[in-house]
Amino acid sequence: MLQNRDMKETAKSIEQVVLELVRMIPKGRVTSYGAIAKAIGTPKSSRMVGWILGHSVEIGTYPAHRVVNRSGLLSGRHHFRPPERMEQLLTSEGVLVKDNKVVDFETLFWDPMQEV
DNA sequence: AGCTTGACTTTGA
DNA sequence: GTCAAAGCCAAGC
Repeated sequence: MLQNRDMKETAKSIEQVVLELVRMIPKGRVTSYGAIAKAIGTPKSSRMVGWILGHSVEIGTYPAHRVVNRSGLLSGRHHFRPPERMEQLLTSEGVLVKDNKVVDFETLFWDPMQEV
């Protein structure tokens, strides 16, 4: 049936969509796991976004440092090598990081659904 | 098959 | 505003 085929295609591309969204995040802007999860249609599995970033492909293929948690906290910095890399990358792009948190997070926040 | 863990979010106190 | 608990889905053991 066509439904089966559609579901299959949808299911297989989840991590691909996540990576694509992360890649299209503008420089100097940040977003949250929940926003990405919502954009791909699975707002409940916001954890999966982070899980995908860590286990899908190697860090460096996409700007994962632009993805932070809802509070603007760099919760995933410990998964970078070295962990300080995330903060350093953000700072290099003009995003100020203070105490592992993004300064003016709400201002720099980039919503994939709102912009696209 | 079941339990624990995790780059999270939301809700209630 | 912070803190604790519940919900959520997938991977690892």
